[in-house]
Amino acid sequence: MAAADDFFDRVYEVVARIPAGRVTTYGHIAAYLGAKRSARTVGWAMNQAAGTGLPCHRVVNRNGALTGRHAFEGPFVMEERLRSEGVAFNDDGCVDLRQHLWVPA
DNA sequence: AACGTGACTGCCC
DNA sequence: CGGGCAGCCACGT
Repeated sequence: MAAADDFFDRVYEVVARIPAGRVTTYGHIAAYLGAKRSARTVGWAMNQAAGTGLPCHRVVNRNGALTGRHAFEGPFVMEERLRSEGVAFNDDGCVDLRQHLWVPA
């Protein structure tokens, strides 16, 4: 558990560092943590982080799709929140990664 | 301890 | 171009 908690803690730290108006992907977070195959686990961390005040709405899948929107108060809250921060969406309802993708350094 | 599930990703058909 | 399968990691039952 300790190892997992550490992983979760790192995920939270990275997500908390995402600047407003920017987004990152599960894969990038996982890769930054040294476990690029754990993108799924990152999503699990977000699920546990939902409601903790973490800007998890800035985390999208590698296609920029808001796959985790259903974890919010509503299926559209995530998108509205991102729009409020100045994030642009394409016709597919996905975040324009080319313009807003942020990678942990 | 084992099985099932999930906010992912990549490869194959 | 779209859908399906497999691999990975952690959690809940």
